[in-house]
Amino acid sequence: MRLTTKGRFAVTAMIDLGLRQNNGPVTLAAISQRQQISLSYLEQLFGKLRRHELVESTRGPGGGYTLGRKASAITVADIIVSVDEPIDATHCAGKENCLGEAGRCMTHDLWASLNSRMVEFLDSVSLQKLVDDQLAKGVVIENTPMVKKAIFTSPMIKPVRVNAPNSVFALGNAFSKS
Amino acid sequence: MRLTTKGRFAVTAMIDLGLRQNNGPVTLAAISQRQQISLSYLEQLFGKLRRHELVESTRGPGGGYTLGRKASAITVADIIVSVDEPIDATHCAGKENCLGEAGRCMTHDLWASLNSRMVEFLDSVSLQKLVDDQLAKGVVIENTPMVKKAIFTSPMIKPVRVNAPNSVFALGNAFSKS
DNA sequence: ATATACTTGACGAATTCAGTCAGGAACGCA
DNA sequence: TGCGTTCCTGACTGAATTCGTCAAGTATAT
Repeated sequence: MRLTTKGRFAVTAMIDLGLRQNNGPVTLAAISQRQQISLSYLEQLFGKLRRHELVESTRGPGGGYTLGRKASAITVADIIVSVDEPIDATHCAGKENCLGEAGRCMTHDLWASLNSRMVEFLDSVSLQKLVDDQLAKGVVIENTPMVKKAIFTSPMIKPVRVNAPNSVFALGNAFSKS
Repeated sequence: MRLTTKGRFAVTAMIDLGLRQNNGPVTLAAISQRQQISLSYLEQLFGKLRRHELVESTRGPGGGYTLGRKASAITVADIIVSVDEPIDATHCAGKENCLGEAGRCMTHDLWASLNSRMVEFLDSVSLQKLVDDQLAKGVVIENTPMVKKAIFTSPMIKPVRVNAPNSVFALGNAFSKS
């Protein structure tokens, strides 16, 4: 279980998707606009989510992404694992690396416990719950109109390939002090 | 709350210290040998631990480090926070950064919850417990004799400033899959 | 056809981490 | 006093990781 901004962005995007799952496929461009995440980055993220069957894609006009299964059957842990693929055999587990002269890996059990607590927690939160929380907060789901045929002729802002500003989340690596 | 190898090394070293707290000060050189952590790195770590009053130091010959208070009054969280000092105001907390058009920081509560679960857990484990676990495992506490006056004349291994081999723990960044 | 939208993979800049090094300061002992 | 031991500090570097971009596709609907 690793925790990076990738995971956070992915969860955010999935909530956005969950909020709109009734109105047909949602395009990444729309999510990009609403959540201020660079389109290119979303593409990368959703590639992984798709491979893990958490979302399904529909190509062509009117296409976009849909949840791969019911929001209640998707957990936060699912999302994070999909996106932050775990490096295998990290920290002492498999290898016999962790033996000092004072016994093997004195802290192994500790980290293992912590890890399982985290997974346990993240696995207990479903996407549906997060979506409900948002609805309870009174989020307005406007079907962001997404300029269809240009009405303005002038500087015409293309919503595609936005050179997004730097990440809104200033998150170094894992978590900061509570 | 951040989790890096620094934290892991620190906890390991503190256990080593805890196991020997009755025999007077323990030198970093000794810990370095037993736990295979480079001396330079330990110095860096213990500087922080000392500033946070988790350990006390005694200089000069016969000197070394001692626990700053009872092992039962030191928690794992204490150690980690001392060493991996939290960057202030990270992830959305203080700043109003986290507001997309769909409400502010849809995932804020989630990460905050996770974080407090982690802190809660790490705060529930005392150094004393970790020490007891080791004792239960039957760890032998030899007062590592630490070559006093050189008996061998030949290649004389100086235990100081060892160019330690790479970290024994192959830990990328935070935690791997369970 | 053509515009829309997804797909893939390589790439790069910036940050961060792990670990080192070198020089100092305090202390005990002879 | 002088010497060795031990802690103490801060600057430095090399490597890894991450975030995010770019560019060139492929599939689909109209």
